[in-house]
Amino acid sequence: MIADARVFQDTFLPDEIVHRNAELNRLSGIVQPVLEGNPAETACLFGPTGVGKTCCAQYALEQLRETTFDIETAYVNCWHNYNGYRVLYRLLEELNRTLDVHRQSTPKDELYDRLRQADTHPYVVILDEVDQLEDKDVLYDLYALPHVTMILIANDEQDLFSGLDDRLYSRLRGSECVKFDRYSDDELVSILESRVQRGLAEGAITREHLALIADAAAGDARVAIGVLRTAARQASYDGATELSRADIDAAIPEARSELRRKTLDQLIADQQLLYEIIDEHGEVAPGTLYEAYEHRCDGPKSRRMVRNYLSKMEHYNVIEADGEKRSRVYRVSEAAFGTTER
DNA sequence: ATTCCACGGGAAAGCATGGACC
DNA sequence: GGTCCATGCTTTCCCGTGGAAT
Repeated sequence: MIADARVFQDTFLPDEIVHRNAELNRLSGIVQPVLEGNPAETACLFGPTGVGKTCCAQYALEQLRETTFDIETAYVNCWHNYNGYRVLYRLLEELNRTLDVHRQSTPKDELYDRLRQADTHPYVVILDEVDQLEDKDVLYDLYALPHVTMILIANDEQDLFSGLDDRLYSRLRGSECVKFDRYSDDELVSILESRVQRGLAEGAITREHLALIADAAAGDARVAIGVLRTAARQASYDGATELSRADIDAAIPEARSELRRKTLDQLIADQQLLYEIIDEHGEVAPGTLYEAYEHRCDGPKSRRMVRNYLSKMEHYNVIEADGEKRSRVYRVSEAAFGTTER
């Protein structure tokens, strides 16, 4: 029943972008000057998860590469590369300039110098989830390189700009912003249809069932495709030739928990334990939380370190903190896993 | 109204790591 | 092998804050 499983992967880049023509044209226009050897404005893409920001950015770079050889591009996810050093390292890595750079023993300045010297071609870089970056100063450094063009991706404009110091803010304020809205159900259905066409055998799923998935996904294409993938996988295990209503009904919560698990897997053990405790309590005060953590942990970290973990988890939208100082409570964030929408 | 103190978060110091250099 | 050095992670110290206790 599955003709091509790749089209259901999160990393899959389709040949054609559906329902994002306006945004894509806008973005292509912003980076266009690069083709004439001129510096382009920094582009900022904003919008909730699963609305095609990353997809459009990568597609736009793909288009550039089709036009000319004389351009370098890179994709950096700032969730994984969360400080200036790692971002610079990744950018050099994409240029194959890290041969004699040894991790941790080469100062950041030298990485930056190398990047500055690598200016034979324009370098267009995507910095995804840029709000996860700890020290935003690296954006300022990159901004100062005339051959580097940045495409910044973040969920929320306020979130990104509020954490910046003045000099960076004044520069990025002038950048070109492209906002992405949630997909409508109809748009989601046609996105799914284009994947189904390539990924599943003819007649494996009806349009009604796709509408069901779209409805459950609440405008998030990543969730929608995840549900489709989960349902198709199950139906395929069962040896069925088409997806049943039951497959889809089961896939909706399962895809959600898969998403949750993937997010939690990215946390370190201490953070996972903290999450577990918070989840069990529903709502928990900082003192109680630490005591429970201390009790259940082999080598508990200090209170201060736990505060670092918690604020990072809050930043990741895995947990929420409500209230200030002594009246603060922590709870798990449902919004991050698409359960509170609608 | 005043004091108390749990909390968050900044700064600095300590520790571990791993390559460079001798 | 030993020493040096930069970095990331962790702890220690500290201070301002605002809700709770008095």
